[in-house]
Amino acid sequence: MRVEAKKTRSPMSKEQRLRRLWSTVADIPPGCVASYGQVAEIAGIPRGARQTAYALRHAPAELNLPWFRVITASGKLAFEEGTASFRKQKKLLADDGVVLLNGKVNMQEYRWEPDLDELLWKPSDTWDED
DNA sequence: CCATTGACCGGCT
DNA sequence: TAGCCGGCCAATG
Repeated sequence: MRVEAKKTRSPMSKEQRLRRLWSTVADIPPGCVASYGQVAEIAGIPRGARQTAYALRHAPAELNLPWFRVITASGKLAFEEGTASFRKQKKLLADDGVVLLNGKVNMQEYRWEPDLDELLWKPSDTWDED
């Protein structure tokens, strides 16, 4: 039968999506950065860049996520330059050894490229569950 | 249910 | 290289 190449809107619950996005962000190693779209993709949510943004905006502070390692695909910070958030993120990245040149991070150099081991490691307690 | 919003993205001037 | 622009998609009003 014809298989209808329909765009599958995420079948998972909102809570589940948030947990997977948060978990993925938590896995970004120091000294690296990942784009919103990349985080979503790894979390299993294709074309979900904006969901990553939503997830970060609503992340509980106690998770202590390395939110500052998530930047736009072009290498710029998502916050408008000059804002407090922008400055905070820039500093945290600097502490990580990641610097901005001409307002952007060199993605070629700092982009996180997780290998399979890294992705499969997953403590499994940060992944779903209820 | 329709419209707007947003810590986005990629192709095309 | 830098913008502009349409597309994207869950959340909100």
